[in-house]
Amino acid sequence: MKNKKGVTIYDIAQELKVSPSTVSRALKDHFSISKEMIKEVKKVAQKRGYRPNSIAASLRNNRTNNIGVIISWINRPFVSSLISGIEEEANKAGYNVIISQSHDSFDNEVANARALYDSRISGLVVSLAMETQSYDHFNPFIQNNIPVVFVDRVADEFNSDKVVIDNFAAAYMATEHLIEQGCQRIALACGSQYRNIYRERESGYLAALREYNIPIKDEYIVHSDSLNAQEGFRIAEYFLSMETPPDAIFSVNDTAAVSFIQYAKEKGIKIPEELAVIGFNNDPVSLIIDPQLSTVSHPAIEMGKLAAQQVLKQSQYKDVVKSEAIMLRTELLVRASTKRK
Amino acid sequence: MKNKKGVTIYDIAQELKVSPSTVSRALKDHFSISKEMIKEVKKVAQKRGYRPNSIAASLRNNRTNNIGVIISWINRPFVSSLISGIEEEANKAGYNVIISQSHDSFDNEVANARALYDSRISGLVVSLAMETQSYDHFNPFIQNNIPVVFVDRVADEFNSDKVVIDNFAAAYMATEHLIEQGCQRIALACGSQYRNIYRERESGYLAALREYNIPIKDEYIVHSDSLNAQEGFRIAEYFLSMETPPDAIFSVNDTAAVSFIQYAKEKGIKIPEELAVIGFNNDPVSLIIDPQLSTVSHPAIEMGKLAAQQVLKQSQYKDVVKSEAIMLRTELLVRASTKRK
DNA sequence: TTGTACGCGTTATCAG
DNA sequence: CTGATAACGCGTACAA
Repeated sequence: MKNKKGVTIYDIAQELKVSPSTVSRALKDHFSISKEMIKEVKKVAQKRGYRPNSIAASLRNNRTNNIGVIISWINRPFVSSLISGIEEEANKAGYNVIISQSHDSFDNEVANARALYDSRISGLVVSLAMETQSYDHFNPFIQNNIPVVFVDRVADEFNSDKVVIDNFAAAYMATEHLIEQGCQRIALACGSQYRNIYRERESGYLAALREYNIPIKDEYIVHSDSLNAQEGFRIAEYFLSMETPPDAIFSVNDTAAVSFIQYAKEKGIKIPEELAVIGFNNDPVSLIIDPQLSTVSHPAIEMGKLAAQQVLKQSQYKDVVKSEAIMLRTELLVRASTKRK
Repeated sequence: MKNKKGVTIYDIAQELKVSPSTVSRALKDHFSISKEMIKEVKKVAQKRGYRPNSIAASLRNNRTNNIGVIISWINRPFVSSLISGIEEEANKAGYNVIISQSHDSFDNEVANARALYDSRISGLVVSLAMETQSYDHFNPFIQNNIPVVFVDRVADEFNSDKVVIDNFAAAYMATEHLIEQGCQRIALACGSQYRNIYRERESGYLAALREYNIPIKDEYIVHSDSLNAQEGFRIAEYFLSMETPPDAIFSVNDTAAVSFIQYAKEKGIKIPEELAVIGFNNDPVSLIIDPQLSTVSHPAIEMGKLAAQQVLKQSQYKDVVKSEAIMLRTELLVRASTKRK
């Protein structure tokens, strides 16, 4: 009794001796259909196990119920939480979420964007790859009124919605905190300057040093394209084998910060007395490392939700080009790795 | 000059004064089309910026280029790595990946399955929710020849492809290792018995104890529906405030194991001398906690790749119902948290 | 080797 | 309030 070909609105129409249009409208509670008809249609639909064919609807409307997401690496706490937020909001509105990883490569990002475009997503959420410097691959979306919302790693040069945190303020706070703990030689482990988040954090760091009249030393600033654990150890080695090593390090992510602590512990360097370390993101590891890592909160789930909301909102108003930038607050989380006093 | 309505095969056909079907065929290198024609068509397609409308194709073929994934929580290292593997394999084959989280709730899982079914995915990868005991929500897929592949948390009762590890053997190894370290009172922190992975790990644990003639004590076995950090602390408190506390704990995940270590350290209990702790999964935290956590490797990316491959393979052979079970090897990773000798 | 014609399931438009 | 019809873009059986 299982219909190889699923039940369509035609089948229901036939059974009720009405037209398919009536069924179509009844199923979406169209105001022009009588209450009784709606009830009848839905009853039969239920009975026959009707499931709407969203592909057909998509073809007709030229848009799917899918939201695309391009992120760097899904297996990072910040990123997976971001996706979680996006998914929650999207599902609530009846949308599915298609994810794709750029692995921080520009070419991948371009390929992903194209694949998502081809699949007719009705909106896109992007956190840019480290390498990305050109944004042409997002033009097809804009030209076809498909909303593009950037999250966290955004493109200043590209006019579209953005959801970010105040990286400058956060970095300023973090650096100021180190200064208040009495640190004088504060190093910075930073990321690619192509990305706003790292540029802004560096600016915040520099501004704090200037504000407190602490000399800025180039050798205390390191840029890395991938602040992973391995790189973290490499940078730690560099800093801690200097003639005058820093007495504090501000790392723009927790992964590297944790490596700094591990390296220092290995070398018998006391934290935070001899070396204070502060990270960024509030990853789970920041509470596992001993001493616990001071860091800056990064409201991933909230950012994901807001990004999804923006996408959904924008996809309502066609032809309206008003781009919005949402900036969330972050918090300084002071823990043992910097608490000197 | 931008076409509001994208370029279609009709536009190309018109420009070349051939029929749409020729274009359609040429674009997929159909053998019946001449080399020159293929070249010409592709040239024009390129020039006009033609992008195939996969929705239209999907409607025709009644299947999309999307693979659905249902997992518990995306922001867990094992899960996000799993997705990463799925995504990589899927993309390679020109498929996109739609993810949805069950948050370990049965109702969510059912809703997600339905949403994915409605969106006409061409295959599904599932890691079951903790709560799930009935599998009827996967029947629509089977009935319509949409392959369903279970990963890690599988349904023994449901006939379909599976990708798993040898949980029994892994747990046996882990327990045996504790015994070899001289532990005599080995506790188990386990998960929901609805899920194969926890049942099997418990069996492995019990088998090892029996093999070595160590008495099995019920009070040394705890089951929790969500082995998160908070639960971990609760369980640690329970174990370590017993009259005769265990001298070792085997935790079926690293999250709880890490909490055990943290709790024990707080209480001044020496690890591994007074309490040996071993986890499961090889999460990043296992290398961050001090002492580093012994654990069992869990090849997440590999499992994801294999699951995706199974889905893709199955979606080729319609009407062939041959379900396969793939079992991957795991490794015991001995670290400081258990190394007594 | 190429063309014609129809159908996939839905929905918007227009007519009643 | 309801119905008929045309489209959305592509793929394919059938015809030439």
